[in-house]
Amino acid sequence: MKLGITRMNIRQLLETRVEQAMETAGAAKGSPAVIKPSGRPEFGDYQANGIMGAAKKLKMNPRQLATSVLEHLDLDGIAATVEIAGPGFINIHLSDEWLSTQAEHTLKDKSLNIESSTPSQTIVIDYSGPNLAKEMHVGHLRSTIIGDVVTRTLKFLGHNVIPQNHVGDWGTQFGMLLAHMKSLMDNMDSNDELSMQLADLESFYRDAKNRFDNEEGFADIARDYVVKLQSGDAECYALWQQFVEVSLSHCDAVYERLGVLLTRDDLMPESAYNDDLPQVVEDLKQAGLITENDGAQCVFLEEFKGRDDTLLPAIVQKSDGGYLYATSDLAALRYRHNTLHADRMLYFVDARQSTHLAQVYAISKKAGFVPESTSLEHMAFGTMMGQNGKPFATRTGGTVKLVDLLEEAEQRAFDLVSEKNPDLGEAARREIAKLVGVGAVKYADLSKNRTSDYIFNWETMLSFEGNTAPYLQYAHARIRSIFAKAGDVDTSADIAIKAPSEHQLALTLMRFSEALEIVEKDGTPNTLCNYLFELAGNFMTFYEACPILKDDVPVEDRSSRLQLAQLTANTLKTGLGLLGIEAPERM
RNA sequence: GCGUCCGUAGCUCAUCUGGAUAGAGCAUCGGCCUUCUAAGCCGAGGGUAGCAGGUUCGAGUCCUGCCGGACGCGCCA
Repeated sequence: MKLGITRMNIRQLLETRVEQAMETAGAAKGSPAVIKPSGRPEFGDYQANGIMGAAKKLKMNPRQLATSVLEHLDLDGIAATVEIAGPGFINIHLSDEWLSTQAEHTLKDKSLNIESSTPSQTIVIDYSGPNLAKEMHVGHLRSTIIGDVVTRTLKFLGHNVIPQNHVGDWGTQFGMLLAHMKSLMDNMDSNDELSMQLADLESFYRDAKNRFDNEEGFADIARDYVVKLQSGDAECYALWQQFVEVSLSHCDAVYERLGVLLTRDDLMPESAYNDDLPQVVEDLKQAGLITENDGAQCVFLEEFKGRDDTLLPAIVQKSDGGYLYATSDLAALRYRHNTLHADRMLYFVDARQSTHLAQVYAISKKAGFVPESTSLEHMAFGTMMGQNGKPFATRTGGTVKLVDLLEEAEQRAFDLVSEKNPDLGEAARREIAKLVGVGAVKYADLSKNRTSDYIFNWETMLSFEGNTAPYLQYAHARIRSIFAKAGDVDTSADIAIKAPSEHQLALTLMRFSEALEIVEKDGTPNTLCNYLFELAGNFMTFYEACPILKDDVPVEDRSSRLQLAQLTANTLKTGLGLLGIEAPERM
């Protein structure tokens, strides 16, 4: 490590230094410094909040301890001033020179001075997982894109990430679909007609369901198909395969359009675990966890209570011998440990399944399918609601197809870019509209992390103003246009921070790794969104206050500001990339 | 009934896990384009953080009790 350069993030650096000083000053070993970005500008760039807590343990006056800590705190060359404030806060103002040096170094580093996480872990990420019986709708957006962002971010930080798309391709509802499919085929001349019917999976499902509910004898046929499918009947299996293939190609199209990384290589459908299910039940029996109840094989755990304080079962085998999703989830957990060797497993799954997942996690540990050291994390999110606060549906009671939402977003973006930038050719405007439209939709969802339910708002989703993806894309495009006009740029020029808005911008640029750290730990893309919005805002403010290419700007200011602009563009582009959002050169 | 999650500006949401005077965006109002992209910038108004207690130097954040909402609770996934 070169003198004055650190690959750690600033918060970690200050934490280390302040904790050393605290210990020297007599604080208990391991007392946290609690370094945070300062709440207000007059409190500096970072504040240490840990002195009060440490002083309390020592039964000491916090300001007195703070004074002693300051005597031992070595931030020479890093901080311009360090002061004690309030009941015992330590406020740290970073020096312009040090920030300049850090920024220069970061600009030369391809990975933006982001250090790979150590140790590098193998992390399985379970996300998207649509039910292949139906078409993907807006409700599938969260899992798919949040999982995608976390996948990208963990890879960027050097982890071995294994996405697992646990699609629902098995279960009783396929009996109904296959029965409907078979009867259509029998009454058709060509396969083309069937393809047309399957082109709209949503209505295909509705028709099948309608027959299941209303048509005499159809339900029996459907149940018969389930049995045939599970017993490996060849004709039925071929039918099933055909259906699954059509449904998967629908998914592929949506993934492609959304710009998420998932491919068929990441598929690990429910059906893949079929052969292991009897063994799962057998192993649970061996572990002494199984209780038979009304003919069903159940696992009862003390920590799960149901009605009337009775224990809540996790049923792993039905009385008719069939298996359930708890069984295949257990098989998947085991596979992810035994074969994929996961250190961490992250499940981006609807909050409604939290009890189910908690049961499955607990069982897998009790049965020894997964060791205690493996971290099993349910990254839950709330249900999408309509304007009326009830679960989301269109006026007709159906769901909004993801494809329709994206289509509308692109059209609106096209209209806007045509209005703002009429000189661009149509092809360029179409391309920009695609990036802006899909970006807006994704960002609208990614920027919220409520574990609570959230309200679907068409207008908010399609907004291009304020805290939106287009704002970030716009900031990037503005910077790119500066460079398009700047001519030759000295990429090794010094950065010399002078103005407050330059200081603020550089500081925010250096905080990129802090934002990524949180995404890594908590799986919350909104923290990265918040960071990028702040960064873009800081740039806009800087750009208004500090002209770059104007005639009266001294050459050293011009080249210094160009470096800051370049680093901002790099960070925005990289950050947006981690969000799965592209940053066009022009818009 | 039991359990989980939630309640913050008119609306949609932040608040980095207990820190100082709770912040943004939309909407409203007022400024800023003959000069680097106005999808922007600067400013104003708008709050008893559901209610009531408690814990402590300090609570939107932790604990308890109410009120309100969503979800889950034996053979669907």
